[in-house]
Amino acid sequence: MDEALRAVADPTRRAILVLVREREVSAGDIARHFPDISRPAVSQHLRILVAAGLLDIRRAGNRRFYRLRPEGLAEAATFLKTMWSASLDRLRDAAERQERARNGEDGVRGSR
Amino acid sequence: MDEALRAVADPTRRAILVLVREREVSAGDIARHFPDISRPAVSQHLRILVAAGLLDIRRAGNRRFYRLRPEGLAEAATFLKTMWSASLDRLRDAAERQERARNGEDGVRGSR
DNA sequence: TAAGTATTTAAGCAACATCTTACATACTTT
DNA sequence: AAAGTATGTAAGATGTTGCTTAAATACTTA
Repeated sequence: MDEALRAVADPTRRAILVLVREREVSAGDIARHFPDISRPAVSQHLRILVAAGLLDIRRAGNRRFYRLRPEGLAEAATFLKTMWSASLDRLRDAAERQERARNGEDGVRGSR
Repeated sequence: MDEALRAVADPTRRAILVLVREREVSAGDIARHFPDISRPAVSQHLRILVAAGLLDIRRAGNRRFYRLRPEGLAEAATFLKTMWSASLDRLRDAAERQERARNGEDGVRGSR
């Protein structure tokens, strides 16, 4: 999961993921979507995404087709979602607690 | 979202998030959980997490209490979950397609 | 108000990430 | 087999990150 989250931290790599999430796309076609960076740079991003388990490769003749690999995303997505819901739970608790506090306390909880 | 995902890419910062996901924790208590790195290092991580919108601060006298901020996680979690489900959809489609392909094609699709 | 406690900010450095150019590999077509 | 096309690997320059120590800020207590 560590690798997956590090991989997803880069905006270029996220754009690549979006590009291949519906259908497989060849390395060249991917690179064409990023005119500002060289083909080798894209190739390196692809390597990192594959190593992180986020992409699958299919080699067909000359070309290599990349596509999203759901298993790779699962762990990372679950981590964030878990944190997110735990945080929401805590928020709800805090709201209740605050309501109770309105009666017995004055202003300790204010930020100022 | 860019900032949130970059923030979450670091393992120390993820550990901090886990630490404060249920209840608020003071900077000192957080730092105590990471004996291997200095207090200023932890403070810097906290700054990054706050800047990314992932943490809230409550200042109380001398101390500062940090806690998870669900809104900050929402975007990032949604991004990953969206990608993940899109990828699963594609997988299902591919399975169907492959079944159809068993009839009319020979072995182009194998990786070897 | 002086000393103590909790925490952050500043400055500098070492490690790592990302980009580029040049070269290598591997298939395809003539 | 030679030339062409698609892609990856290597090496090095540059920018960014994350750490450390030293100093500053902010609040508390004697």
